[in-house]
Amino acid sequence: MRLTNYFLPISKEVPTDAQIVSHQLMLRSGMIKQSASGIYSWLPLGLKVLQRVEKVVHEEQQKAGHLPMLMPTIQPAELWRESGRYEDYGKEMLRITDRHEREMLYGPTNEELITDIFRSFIKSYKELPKTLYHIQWKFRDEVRPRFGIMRGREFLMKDGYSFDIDRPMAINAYNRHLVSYLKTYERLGLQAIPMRADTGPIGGDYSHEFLVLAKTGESKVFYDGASQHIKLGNEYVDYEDVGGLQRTVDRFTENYARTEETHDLSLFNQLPEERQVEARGIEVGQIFYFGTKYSEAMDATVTLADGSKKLVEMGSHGIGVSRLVGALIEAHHDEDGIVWPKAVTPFHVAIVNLKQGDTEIDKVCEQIYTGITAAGLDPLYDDREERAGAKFATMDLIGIPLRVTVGPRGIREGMIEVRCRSTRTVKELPINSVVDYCIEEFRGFE
RNA sequence: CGGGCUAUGGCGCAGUUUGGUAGCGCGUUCGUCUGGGGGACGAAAGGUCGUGAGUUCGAAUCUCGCUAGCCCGACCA
Repeated sequence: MRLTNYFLPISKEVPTDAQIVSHQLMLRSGMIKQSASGIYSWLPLGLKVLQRVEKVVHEEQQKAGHLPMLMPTIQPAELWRESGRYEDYGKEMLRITDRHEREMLYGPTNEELITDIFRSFIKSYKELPKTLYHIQWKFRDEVRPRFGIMRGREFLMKDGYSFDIDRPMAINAYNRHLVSYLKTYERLGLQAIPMRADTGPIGGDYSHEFLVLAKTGESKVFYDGASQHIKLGNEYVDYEDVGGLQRTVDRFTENYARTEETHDLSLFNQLPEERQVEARGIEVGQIFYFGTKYSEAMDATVTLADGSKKLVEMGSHGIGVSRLVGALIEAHHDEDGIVWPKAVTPFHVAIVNLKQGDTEIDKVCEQIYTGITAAGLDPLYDDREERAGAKFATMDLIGIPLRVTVGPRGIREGMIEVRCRSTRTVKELPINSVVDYCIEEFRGFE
C-alpha cells in the first residue's frame, strides 16, 4: 500500500478523552473513531489488525476441531423468554421492536440461538460431540463504557458452544478450548494466564478466565509466580489425545491463579512469599462448562442407543476479539507508539522514501515494494512529500515491525538501512538483499 | 444507577468571574527556502461558540430546560 493512496488519519496530539495508552494510540494512529459512547468505527488500519487477530483465532479453533458458522446480531425475544433470560438480563440488553411490533434484541451472547439450532437438527447421540463457534459483533448496553475498544458497548467476540453426551466428554471439550486459547494468545504475542473464575449458581470448577497482565488491567489478579513462566511454545498439541490434553490443562491450571472474585487468601498465603504475585490484568477470554442449563430450559436432547432421551451437556467459550486489539497495544508499545507483534501487524514492512522525486531512490523503493509484495508480505510505502522526521514518527507510531529507509546517503554506497521497531536496532544491507532479509524475518508468522 | 465535570474552526485549548469587534497552538491550502527524527519564513482558508427558550439596547459570557461526551464509584467480556 502506498501511503498517498491510503487513509491514515494520524494525530500528534493525545486525545483528552482517552485515559489509557491503548485507547490513546488507537486514536492517534487512526485505527478507530468513536461514533457514540462505547461504539467505534474501525478505520482501515484498525480493521487490518482486527482481521489478523480474527484469522489467528479462526485457525486455532479449527485446529481444535471446532466448526465456524455465523449467527445474526439481531435475535427474537421469544428464544430468550424460553431460557428465562429475557427478564433476567436487564438493561444491559438492547431491546428493539420491529415494524410488526415484534420484540427483538441485539444479541449480547448466543446461547439461546445456538441451542435452538442444535435442537432443530441434532437428534442422535451419534452426532456428538459438536462444537460450533462464530465471530460476531455483540452489544451490551454498559452503563459506563470506557477505555476505548477495551470496554465498549459493541464488541467483536468469538463465542463457541460445545455439545456433548456426558460430563467427561464435556470436560474434554472444555480442555480443548483451554489449550486452543493458550495457543491463540501465544501466537498473538501475548501471555495470558488462565485463572479460576466464578461459576455462579451452577458451581463446579469448570470456568477459567484468561488474563493478560497489564498495569492498566481492570481486574485485580493473584497468582503463583511460577505460573508466569509456563508456555506451550512450539509444543505440538494433539486434540484427539484426551489424556494428553488433560495433562496439559493440569500443568497450566495447577498453580494458584485467581481473580478478585474467587481469590482465597488462606490458599494464597500458603505459597512461599516470593511467589505470591498480586497484579492487574485484562480479561481476554473465558471458558465455561455449565452442564444442562440451556438444554434443559430449551429441551435440547439426543436419543441414546437404548432409545431414551438425554439432555446434552453444554459449555460456552469466548474470546474477546476486539478487546484483544487493545490488550495487544497495552502489552506492546513504547514512548513512540505501538510495537506490533509480527503475527498481527497491519503491515509487515515500512518503506520510507527520504527523497521523493529522486529517480534513483524512487526506483529502488519501487523495486523493494514489488519484491515484498511478490513474497506475500504487506508493505506500507511512505511516498508522501514529507520530511524524514515526520515519516519516521509516523511509522513508529503505527508500529510496523521493520522499516526500510531509502535515502541518498545509503544509496551512494549501495546500502539500505533496515530498522527493527521493537529493538530499534539498525542493519545496513546491500540493496539486493533487503527483500530476502524481510522475508526471512517473517518466516513462520505469515 | 449515584456523585462530579465538560461542550468555542478538523484536533488540543484560552476567552465566561466583571455581557460590548471571537483568539492561540497543531493541522489544512499556496509560495520560497530546506531535506536522515514531527524544519523555517511569508500568505490564506476555515467558527450559527452543543441545542431551545429567557433576561438585556447588546449574550460564547447571566438564568432555566434539553442533548451529547468524559471522570470517580457500583456493574460488566
